[in-house]
Amino acid sequence: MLKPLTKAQTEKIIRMASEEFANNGYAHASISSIAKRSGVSVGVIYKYYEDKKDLFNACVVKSLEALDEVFESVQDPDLSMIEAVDRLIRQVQKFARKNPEYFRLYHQITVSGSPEITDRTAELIEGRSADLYRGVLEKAKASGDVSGDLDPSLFAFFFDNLMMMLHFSYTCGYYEDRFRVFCGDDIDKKDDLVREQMLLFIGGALNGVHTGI
Amino acid sequence: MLKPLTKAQTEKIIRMASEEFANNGYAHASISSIAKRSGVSVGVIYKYYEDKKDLFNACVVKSLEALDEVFESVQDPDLSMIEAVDRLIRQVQKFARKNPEYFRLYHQITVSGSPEITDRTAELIEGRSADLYRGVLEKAKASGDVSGDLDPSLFAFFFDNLMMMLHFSYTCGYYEDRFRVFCGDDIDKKDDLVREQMLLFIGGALNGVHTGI
Amino acid sequence: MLKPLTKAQTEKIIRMASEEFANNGYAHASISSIAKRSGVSVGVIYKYYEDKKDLFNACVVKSLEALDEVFESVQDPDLSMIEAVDRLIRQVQKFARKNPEYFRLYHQITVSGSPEITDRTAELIEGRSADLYRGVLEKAKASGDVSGDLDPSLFAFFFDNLMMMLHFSYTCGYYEDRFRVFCGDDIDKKDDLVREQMLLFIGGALNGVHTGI
Amino acid sequence: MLKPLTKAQTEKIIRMASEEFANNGYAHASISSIAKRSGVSVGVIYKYYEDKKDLFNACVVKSLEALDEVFESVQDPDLSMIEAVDRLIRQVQKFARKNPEYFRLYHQITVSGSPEITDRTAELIEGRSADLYRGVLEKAKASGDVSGDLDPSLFAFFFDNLMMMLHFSYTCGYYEDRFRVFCGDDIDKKDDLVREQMLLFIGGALNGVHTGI
DNA sequence: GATGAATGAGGTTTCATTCAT
DNA sequence: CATGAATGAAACCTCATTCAT
Repeated sequence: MLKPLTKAQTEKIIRMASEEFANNGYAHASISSIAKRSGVSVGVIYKYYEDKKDLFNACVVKSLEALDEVFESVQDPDLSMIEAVDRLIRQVQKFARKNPEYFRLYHQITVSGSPEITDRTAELIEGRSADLYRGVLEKAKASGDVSGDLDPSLFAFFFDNLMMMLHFSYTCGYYEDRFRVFCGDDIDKKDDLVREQMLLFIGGALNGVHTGI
Repeated sequence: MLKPLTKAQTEKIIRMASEEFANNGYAHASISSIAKRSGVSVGVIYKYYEDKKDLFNACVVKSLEALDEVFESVQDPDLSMIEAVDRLIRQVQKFARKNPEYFRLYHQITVSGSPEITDRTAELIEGRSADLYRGVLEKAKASGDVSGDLDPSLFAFFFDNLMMMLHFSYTCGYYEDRFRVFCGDDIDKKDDLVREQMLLFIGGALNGVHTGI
Repeated sequence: MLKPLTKAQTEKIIRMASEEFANNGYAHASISSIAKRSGVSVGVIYKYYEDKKDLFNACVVKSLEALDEVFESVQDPDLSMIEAVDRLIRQVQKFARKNPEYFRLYHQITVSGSPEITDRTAELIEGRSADLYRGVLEKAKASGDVSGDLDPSLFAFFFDNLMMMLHFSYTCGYYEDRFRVFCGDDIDKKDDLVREQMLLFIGGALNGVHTGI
Repeated sequence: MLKPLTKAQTEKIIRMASEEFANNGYAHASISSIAKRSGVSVGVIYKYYEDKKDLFNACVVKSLEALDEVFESVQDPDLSMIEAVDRLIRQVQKFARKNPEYFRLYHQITVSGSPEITDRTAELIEGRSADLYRGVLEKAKASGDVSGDLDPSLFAFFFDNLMMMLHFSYTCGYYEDRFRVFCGDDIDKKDDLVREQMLLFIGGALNGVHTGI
C-alpha cells in the first residue's frame, strides 16, 4: 500500500459503500455499483479492502465513529440526568435526518446475513453506551435523584433499547412504517411531542414503581 | 400416486425454511438447503409455494400466528395493567426459548433485502399490538391508574419498543450478545430479575414525570 | 396395453396435444397441461406414449391424416389441371379456417428443436404430394396442355412450395403477419382475390417462358 | 485490465449462437453451450447481451444484415425483370452454401417459441422485399413486359414465397430432405437446372394466364 | 499501480418422467 | 390400472473476485 488513496477518495468510497449496504442489505450490495458511484475502479476497492466483508466492516467502523457525535454533547458532567436524556433525544432526531445511512448501516449489523464483523462486535459497539448509561444512573442513584431499586445494568439496557428503536424508527424502512402505524402518518413532523413524551416516559421510569408482583 | 406430504412434513418445511431465513437472511437463504434439511426435493417446495418470496411470506405468516399466542393470555379484561405487562414479559421469555426462529424471522422482516410481504406489511403486523396497547392505556387512564399526560399512541409505541427489543435480545444473535454486554454473561439465567426490573421501569413510566423541560 | 382408452379419449388427448404443440412449439409444450386439458392424468399419457417425443409423433401422424382431406377432392381424374389447382386452393382456405392447429403442427415439424419423427420423415410426409403433382403434370404435358420444357419434379416442387406457404400464411403467426405486410391488413377477407391471382400465377407458370438466360 | 473481446471473438459468439439457435431452436439453445463453443465464459455473454432473448435478437439482426447482401446485386435499375430474378436465384444458391446458419436462424423466427423480436417483426423483416418486388413488378407492368392483370402485392407475395422456400430448401434440415424427396438425392448438385426451371416457372407466371375460373 | 473485462460457482426455477398408493 | 405428487437434472442469470494490460 504505497500511495494510499486521498482522504477524499477513501471517504467517498466509504460513504457510497455505506449507502449501498444500508439501502440494499449486505447480500444485495454490489461492489461494482459502489466502485462506479465512488468514481474508482473495482480493483482499487480490492486493493484497500480484503473483500466485501472487509469493506462492510470499514463502513461499520466509520458509522460508529459518526454515531459518537451523538454522545459527545451529553458528556457534560454538569447536566442533570433528565437534561442529558433531553439532549440525547434531540441529537438522535437531528442526526437521523442528516445521516440516515449511518443508522441504517448500524441496523444491518444486527441482521444475520451480514458478515461477522469481529468476534466481539457487540461488545465493541455497545460497550461504550452501556458503560455511559450505567455510570450516569449510578451517579444519579447516589445523589438520590432516582429510585434506589433500579439495577443500573438493566436500566441502561432498557434505556438503550428505547434509544435504538428511536434511531431505527426515524431511519429504517420497516421501522418508519411501524412508527406511523403507532403514532400517525405525520409523526415525523412532531419531534417535540415525541421528545416530550419520551421524557415523560423515561422520567417516570427513573422513579420506578413497585408493583407488588 | 405418491402420498402427498404429511402435515408433519409441510410443517417441517416451514420450520426449516424459517430457520434458514432467520439464520441467513432472505438473500442468503438457499432453497435447496431448505429442501435438503426438510428431507424433500426442491420440486416439492415449488409445488407448495410460488417462489422463494412466497415461501418466506408463508414463514412470516406462520411466525406471526405463533406470536399471537404471546398475546392471548393477556387479553383477560380483569387483569390490571401491570399484571398484564407481567404476563406479557413471562410469555416473551417462555416463547423465546421455545421458538426462537419465529422471533428471528420477524426480525428479518425489518431489513431491506427482504421481499415486501404486502404493501402494508407494518400495518398488518403491528396494527394489532398498537391498538391493544393503546386501548389498555386509555382504559387505565380513565380509571386514574396512570398519568393523564401520557399520549396513548406514543406510550404504546415506547412500550412495544421495549417488548420488541426484549424479544430480539432473547433470540437474535447480535442482540443476544448486546444483552450480555449490558447485563452480564449470565443474564439469560436471570429471567426473574429482568422481569422485575422491567416492571419497575414500565411501572414508573406509567406514572410519568414532568421534567420541566 | 390391456384396455385401451376409448376412442374419444385418445382423440381428445391428441387434439389437445396438437394444440399445445402447435401453439407453444415442441419445447414449450407441457405434458401436464396437455393431461389437464384432456381430462386425464399424466400417467395415462405415459402409458400410451413412450415419451414427449412419441406423443408429438402421434400428433403429427394424426394431423397428416387430416391434411389428406385436402387432397381427396382433387383426385378426380376428369378434372383439368387448372380446375384441380382451383379446388386445391379452395380446400386450403377452407381447411385453414377449420383446423388451423394441424397446419401449425405441420409447421413445427420443419423446425429443428422438434424431435426427429422418423428417419425418413420428409419422405413419408411429402412423398404423396410430390408423386401426385408430378403425375398430374406429366399427364398434362402428354396432352399438350402445358409447356414441354417443364421438369415435372421441379414443377411439383415449386407448386408445393406455393401451397405450403399458402397454408402457413393462413395459420402460422409469423406467416400471417407477413401475409398482411405483403397484401394488406384485410387480406384474409379476400379469399377470392387470392385464389384468382394464384391461378393466374400458376396458370402462367404452367406455360413456362424461355428467358434466354 | 483484461483485454476486451476482440472483434473476432464477438463475431465468434454471434456465429456460435446463431448455430445453436438455428440447430436447436430458441428454447433448446443453451447459453452455456454457446459460451463453451465460443471459448468464453458465460459471464461474458451476459456482459454483452442483456439476456438470452437479446442474444437471439442480435443473431437475427446479424443474419438479416447478411441476407441484405443477397439483394444488393439485383438493385441495378438496368436489369430486366427476368435478369434480376436470375441473379437473385444465383445469390440464394451461393449464399445458402456459405452461411446456412443465417437462413436457418431466419427460419426460427417463424416459429412460436421464439421470443418476439419487436412488436412488428414481420414488417421490419419482410417490408423491404415486399416493396422491392412490388415496385419491380409495377415498373415491368408499365413497360408492358408482364401481364396487366397481375396484382403487384400478390405477385410479390407468391414470388417471395418461392424465394423463401428455396432458401429453406438449401439450408433447413427438414426442407432439405423434402427437396430431395421432390427432386432426387442429387438435387443440390444441380443448381443450374433448378435455376433454369425456376426462371421458366416465374417467367411464365409473369405472363399470367386467364383460366376462365 | 490502476483498470474493468473475464471468470465461473452458485442460486432460483421448470418440467419430463417415475412410481408409491 | 389410474393417479398425480415427488423427483432432480438442467437451464438461466448474477456478481464477488481475479489478473492481463
